[in-house]
Amino acid sequence: MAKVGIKLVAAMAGVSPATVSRALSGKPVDAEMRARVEEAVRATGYRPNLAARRLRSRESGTIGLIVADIRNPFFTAVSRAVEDVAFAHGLRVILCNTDENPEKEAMYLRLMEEERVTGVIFAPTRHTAPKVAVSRHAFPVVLIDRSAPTVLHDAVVLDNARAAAALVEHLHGRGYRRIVGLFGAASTTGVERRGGYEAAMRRLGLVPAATFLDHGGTATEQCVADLLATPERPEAILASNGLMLLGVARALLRAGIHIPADIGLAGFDNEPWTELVGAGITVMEQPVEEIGRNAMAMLFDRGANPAAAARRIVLQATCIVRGSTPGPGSPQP
Amino acid sequence: MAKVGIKLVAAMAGVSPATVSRALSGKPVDAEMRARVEEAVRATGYRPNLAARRLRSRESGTIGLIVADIRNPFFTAVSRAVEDVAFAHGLRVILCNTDENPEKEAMYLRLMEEERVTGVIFAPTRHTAPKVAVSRHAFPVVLIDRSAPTVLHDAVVLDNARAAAALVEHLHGRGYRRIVGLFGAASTTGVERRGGYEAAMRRLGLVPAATFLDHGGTATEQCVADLLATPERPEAILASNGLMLLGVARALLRAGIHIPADIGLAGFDNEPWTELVGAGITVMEQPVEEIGRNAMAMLFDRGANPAAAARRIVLQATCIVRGSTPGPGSPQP
DNA sequence: TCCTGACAAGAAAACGTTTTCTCATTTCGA
DNA sequence: TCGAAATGAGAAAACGTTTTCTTGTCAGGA
Repeated sequence: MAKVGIKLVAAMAGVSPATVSRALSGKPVDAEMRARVEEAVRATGYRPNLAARRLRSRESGTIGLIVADIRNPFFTAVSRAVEDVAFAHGLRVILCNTDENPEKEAMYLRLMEEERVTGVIFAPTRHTAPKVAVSRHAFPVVLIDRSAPTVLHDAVVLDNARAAAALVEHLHGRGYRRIVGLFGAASTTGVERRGGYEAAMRRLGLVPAATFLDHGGTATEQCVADLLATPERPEAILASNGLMLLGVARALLRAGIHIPADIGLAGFDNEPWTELVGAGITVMEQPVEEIGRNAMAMLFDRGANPAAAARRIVLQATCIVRGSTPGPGSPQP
Repeated sequence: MAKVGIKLVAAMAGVSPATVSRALSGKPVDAEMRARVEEAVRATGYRPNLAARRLRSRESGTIGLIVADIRNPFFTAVSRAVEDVAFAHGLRVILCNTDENPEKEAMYLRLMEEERVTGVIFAPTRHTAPKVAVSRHAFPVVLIDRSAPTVLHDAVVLDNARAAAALVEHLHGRGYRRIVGLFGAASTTGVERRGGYEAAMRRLGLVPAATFLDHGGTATEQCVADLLATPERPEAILASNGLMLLGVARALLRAGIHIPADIGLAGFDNEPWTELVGAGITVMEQPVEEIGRNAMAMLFDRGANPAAAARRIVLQATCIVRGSTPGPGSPQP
């Protein structure tokens, strides 16, 4: 059985390879010839070779999605939105997990260049964010979630400072005073949220007590254990992302500390489970699908208009108040 | 600035393109020439064009991962394991979400053929599983999670019937009798778990009461609401995957039914949050990383030995008993 | 009627690599 | 010392498409 390529199809349909190509890509072709081509394609089970197509046409129809860890529910949700939009436009998505590791980031970016991708959606580590901000690539890059100020790349981010401040204000309004903040060390997001937290604390006459935590591992649980051992136990804890929030909740459980009777808890990312633990956990909800969709839209815009000035879309989080922050000394339900 | 390709590098290094190719792919090349090539690569910022490389060498270095929904934590975890192994072997991963939609499945499989992928890891819908079982492809396929019995493809699955039975036995042992099972309609997994559930129920002299639920939407919550309205409210509910378990927990919360005081709850997938709601939820834990790693290993084995008989790896789940199943009428903590 | 422009189809070039083929040089054994 | 085998490098073919270039036909205007 001869290899089935465009030439075989062409021979079978009695036309030239060029005509097959045109027929398959919807260019004007005589109706009868088109029918013959389609018949031949069906008969042979022909599948165009995307590598050859890409080589010649010089477009990959592929985008890269580079995130820290797909298991972080924030990235899971974003990636799903990205994949949906890509699918609708006939694009493939290559998924890359960096584990906040700059070397993996660099190697994946290099890979994207070799793939000649149409574009990349990228959540850089804090460590590499400044370098990324000034790095030029052969493809458009849209930064998500994390981004140093940059005039080179588009970005869609959250108003992190404001979101953190909103959470502090909520806690303050409920009567909490000793509010400890836990922030991710690996992302600019963590830094910005910490900034918002500290500013809001000071504005309200409170003393900030922020800690940066490493990504992964048991850092969060260890830190919470330490906090609980201090003489002046915090009245409330603020966790700056969904993974940390989970870690804090777990650590409190281990320590036998009850939410909200013994301590208040609030965090980021409205994951489904936050509704379920205890009387629910107060969270700032990020518009995850919107972030993904916006990022894809920016990628397309950029492709259409490479010279335009970089844009930055800043989205707002929504505060969802639940039972974990009733105020210190609230009567038990 | 001339386009930087292998020819430019070759000219700059004073060697032939073939030598550059050999030097870059680690084939034996004179040390000094190799050094010159590397220097030229550095100077030009040369990036090999993967499309051209794939076209000529006839291997894509890419695998496809086709799952129902990356937001399902089971698939999230599997995909992460898959990506890790792929990365370690220098392979790219294309991620595909089918939403249990056979048309999307078919189109993604066609896409994989066009990509000439090295292999595909695939969790087919129940509806397509029988067709998949007899479908031949140009690439090896490893089925995960779901699989009709097939002699064509390798598969790594859970011992679903046994896992469901184990859960029933646990509930029975704790004194529950009216145990309702909720199963996913879209997957063979759901069917197998239901089988295990019903067999175990009968064996123990109980009356099975199984319901198949559609994927997505609010089917789960609606169903639970209906169940609670029946005259003989179930003593315990068994949910056959993590998403359903979440739906059940949410529905119970909405209805003001307390776990475990008013009802027992157990399910599949040891997601982090299951430890946190109430006194923890009893679950069957699937070895998710192992599933991903095994699937990749089978893909490699198959590549090395295409003619070998198809294998089927059946993994066991682990029962993790928590506070949600103390037995009916247990004293409250 | 003839010329021009529009259009569709075929022929051939091009995309950027890897691989095969060929040749020259070196190495080893007899 | 000579011939054979082994080695490494260059030339050229090949991978399977799309695109450009060319040619031919047909329609419409002068």
